[in-house]
Amino acid sequence: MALFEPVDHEQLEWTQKARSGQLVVPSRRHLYREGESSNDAYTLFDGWVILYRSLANGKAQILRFALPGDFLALHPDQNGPRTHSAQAVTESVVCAFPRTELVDMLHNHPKIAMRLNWIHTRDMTMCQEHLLGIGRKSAEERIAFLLMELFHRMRLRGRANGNQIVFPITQEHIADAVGLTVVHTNRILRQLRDALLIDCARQRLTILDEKRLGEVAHFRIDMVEMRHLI
Amino acid sequence: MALFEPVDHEQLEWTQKARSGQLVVPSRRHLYREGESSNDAYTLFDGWVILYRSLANGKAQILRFALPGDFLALHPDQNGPRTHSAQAVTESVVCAFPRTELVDMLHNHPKIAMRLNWIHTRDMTMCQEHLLGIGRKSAEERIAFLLMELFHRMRLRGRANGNQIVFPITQEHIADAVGLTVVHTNRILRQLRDALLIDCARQRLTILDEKRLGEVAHFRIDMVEMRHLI
DNA sequence: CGGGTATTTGACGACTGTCAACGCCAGTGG
DNA sequence: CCACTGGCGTTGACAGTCGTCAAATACCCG
Repeated sequence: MALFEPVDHEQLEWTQKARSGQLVVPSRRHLYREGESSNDAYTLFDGWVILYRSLANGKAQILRFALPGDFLALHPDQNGPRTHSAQAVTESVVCAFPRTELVDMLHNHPKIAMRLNWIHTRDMTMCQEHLLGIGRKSAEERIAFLLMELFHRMRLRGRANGNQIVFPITQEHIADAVGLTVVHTNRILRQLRDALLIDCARQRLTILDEKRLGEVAHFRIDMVEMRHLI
Repeated sequence: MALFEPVDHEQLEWTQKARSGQLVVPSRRHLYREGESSNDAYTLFDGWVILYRSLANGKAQILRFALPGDFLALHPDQNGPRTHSAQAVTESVVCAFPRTELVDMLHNHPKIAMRLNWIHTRDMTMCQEHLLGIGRKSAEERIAFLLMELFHRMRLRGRANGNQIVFPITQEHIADAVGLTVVHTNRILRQLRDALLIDCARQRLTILDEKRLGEVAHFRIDMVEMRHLI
């Protein structure tokens, strides 16, 4: 998750130095937008941030929900244009550091290079899982899967309260993530609630029947575990 | 594209050593399958290879068409299970090398580490573009975009003959890549042919009207160029 | 309490999927 | 040389998931 966790002390100190500081991003504020030139990368310390791309006609596709500990803004070229936008859903705290430092780190700290490599491949696998879902699953499967995924990612961060998590995103966010309209997303959510699989209200999501929800979603927990426990 | 191109001589020699050899993969043969343990990574020298994931119900989603020069099999964990399958569409030539060597390279050759980092972010951007397409574009846009993308990727490899490329994939491949059924893919292709935008027959794709096809696809060439010209 | 945002529903339409059949073409074997 | 066969491409009719439009309701924050 975090890029700078299990490295030796000298490296850790070094990375501290590289950090150009923490940054509080208010809800709804953009951290960066597609097309801007990209000077910094970020670690998300607290909050929910959506990474998305949008089309000329206004439609948007959420690429990823970034949760605390996640790493943002790894664009192809340093100072090249950002390839997607990042917007805070809740007030968020990020730690920014210049991308030039990243280059230095790759040079001088092979362990960080390896760790970054691992993060990349893991993110790629998640993106591909997402692709599979949008391309080949039904609306119900996609939404159930997303809920399961978010629940477990929060739980792995120690941020679940039993079978409940704080859930600050709107149905429009869900719709934009799974490639459906808000209206249809709403219908599916109602369906899942009527079936007593979930309950969501006032910024909270409760998984009422994890087993059945997992079946609906064709969710395999080992995928999430694999990805997040080093 | 290729991982080992613009590095200095010493490093290049070293990578030669690391290669455990070339490998000819017959058409339709799998290079590896999802779930197998992953010992090697590959560079594709010649041929078309599809990377895909599939569901229990048999539906498949093509994640990427790998073209000559592309790099395959960068899975999260060395010796961990492969997260997708790779199958040769045409007879293909790949160069395999053990993933342990990759780890060594990250340690000892920072330029390769940086290059690998760049490849990862670029692949990620392509995957996200793909996600945007499947999630938010119409059938016609998706297919037109795919054709444009494949044409330009081939052209950048010097493998286009004017406005024509060899095109060894079936309509089922296209369908599995853009998240549609074969039947509907066929209808859209016919529509594009009737509009005299493309012509495809016998393993060849011809772009008859690149400008209009690009408009239908909302295709921006700078995306492809950015990705492939270092 | 008021105004804006988010959720919810219904009716309707359309894009895409399903089912089924046929044609085309290349390779194979008699 | 010509049937035979299997894979792929092509079409039509029909069904269904999902999108669009519109309006009402609920919720949050100042």
